[in-house]
Amino acid sequence: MPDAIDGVYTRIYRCIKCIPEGKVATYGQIAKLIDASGARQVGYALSATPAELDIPWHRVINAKGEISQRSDGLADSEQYARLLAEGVVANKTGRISLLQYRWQPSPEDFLVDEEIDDEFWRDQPGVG
DNA sequence: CTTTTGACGCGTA
DNA sequence: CTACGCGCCAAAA
Repeated sequence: MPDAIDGVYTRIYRCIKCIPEGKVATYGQIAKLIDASGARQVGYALSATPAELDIPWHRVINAKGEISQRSDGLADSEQYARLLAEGVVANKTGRISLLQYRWQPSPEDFLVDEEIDDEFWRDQPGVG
């Protein structure tokens, strides 16, 4: 249990909080949005997600449109159940269509190479 | 200080 | 479609 939530993980958590209901994002997408070191770091952050933070972790899937399996094996059904409740449905192949459900955070106003300023976060719901 | 541990992405064959 | 390799790094022990 981490008693302090600081550093890169905080940015990851903030970014995931911005994912709207009914949309999903990939690990690599989150990583690029916040200029993290890579998609892995996003996964590592999610593995250490504190329960007290209300983070929609279920909206983060891998680049294949599938739900990544956790070490304890708990959340694969849990995650998909949460997505179903938001209207995110997998196709025949058991994968989620990224073309249909991928979250696109105003690509015109958002520059990946620059730091995320407060303006970006101010426009997003659920971010304090 | 060092070592271990991971919810990944992408190119290539 | 599968398999493999490499890149990448924070946090906890």
